[in-house]
Amino acid sequence: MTLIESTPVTAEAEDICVRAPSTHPRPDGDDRYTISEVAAFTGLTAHTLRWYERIGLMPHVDRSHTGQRRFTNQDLDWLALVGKLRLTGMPVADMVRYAELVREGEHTFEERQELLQQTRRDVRSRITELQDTLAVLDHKIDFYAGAHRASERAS
Amino acid sequence: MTLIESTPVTAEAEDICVRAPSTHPRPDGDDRYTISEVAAFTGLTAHTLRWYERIGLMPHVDRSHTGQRRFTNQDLDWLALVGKLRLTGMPVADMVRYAELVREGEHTFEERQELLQQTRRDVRSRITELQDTLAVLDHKIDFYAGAHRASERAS
DNA sequence: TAGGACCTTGGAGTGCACTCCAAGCAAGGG
DNA sequence: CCCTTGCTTGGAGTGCACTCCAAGGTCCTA
Repeated sequence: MTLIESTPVTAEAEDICVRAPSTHPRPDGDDRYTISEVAAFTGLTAHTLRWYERIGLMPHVDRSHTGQRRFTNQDLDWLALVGKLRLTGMPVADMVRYAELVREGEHTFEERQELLQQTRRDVRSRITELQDTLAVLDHKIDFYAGAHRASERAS
Repeated sequence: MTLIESTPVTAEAEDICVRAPSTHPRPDGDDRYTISEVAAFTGLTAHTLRWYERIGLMPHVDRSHTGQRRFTNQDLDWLALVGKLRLTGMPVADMVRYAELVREGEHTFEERQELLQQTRRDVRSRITELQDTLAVLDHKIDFYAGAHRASERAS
């Protein structure tokens, strides 16, 4: 299977996942996780996973014949991406917006790219802010270290 | 006035301020700012400034003869530090703890230093997280860019 | 000395992101 | 069959960090 003439399968997967070195708890094919398994893998609570689904932050999650959620590896990948976006401080509403764009299909590629580029700019300036703050912290820590040495000399 | 035998004045100032290149709106001596001036300088609202004082995040703020707040350059410096700490995501309760230590005097230098060192560690790992996230964002942005080029070739 | 902008307080309200609850259904072991 | 554990739902509750309100006092300029 080559990827020369078009990229439909790759695109579908890429829509959703982070394309990490595929380190899933179970191989594709018998990837049907219960909510508590996913909670254990992701560090989110079952409450939060249900809430994510309710607000539209998850693609529709598969159900067992009795109505219980069965998450897939793709769901795990999506949650990994959501986790990354959450780390950036992106509001949940914006993540929902991104999820909507994914659901709407490939014609939203451009808007998705723009959203991620904006996020990227936000993350970069956040990093700069934190580095500035680090300098202030270092300065004050040095001051306390100096004061400590001075009081030792005095005694 | 030399600083050889001890460091009381410097220490007092350093307790509070960020020791920036002293770029205050007014020179020391006639630094008596109203709450709305401070709001304008810091970007905080007057509400927030009053709230900071109520919860103990400000050293006692001076008052005019009629009871209105008059902030000093030192207050501005303290607010600059608080602003930096806030950027790190430090909870307000922890900042209040730090403010208490400052009020308690020099015998808390060590605990203050530890608190800042912990914060520093937090900031460093936060920066690392954000850099990882940046890599993920770049990867996905590249994907969308590639898809865009592919669709142009196809048309 | 009048008017408008600004200040004061305690307490209540807001928005976000969860977090939990009650009541009930379902699956597996002894 | 019972018991425990886990899952379901809508809706209510929590904690944080503000944010605003009402009612009244103050400051400045004309």
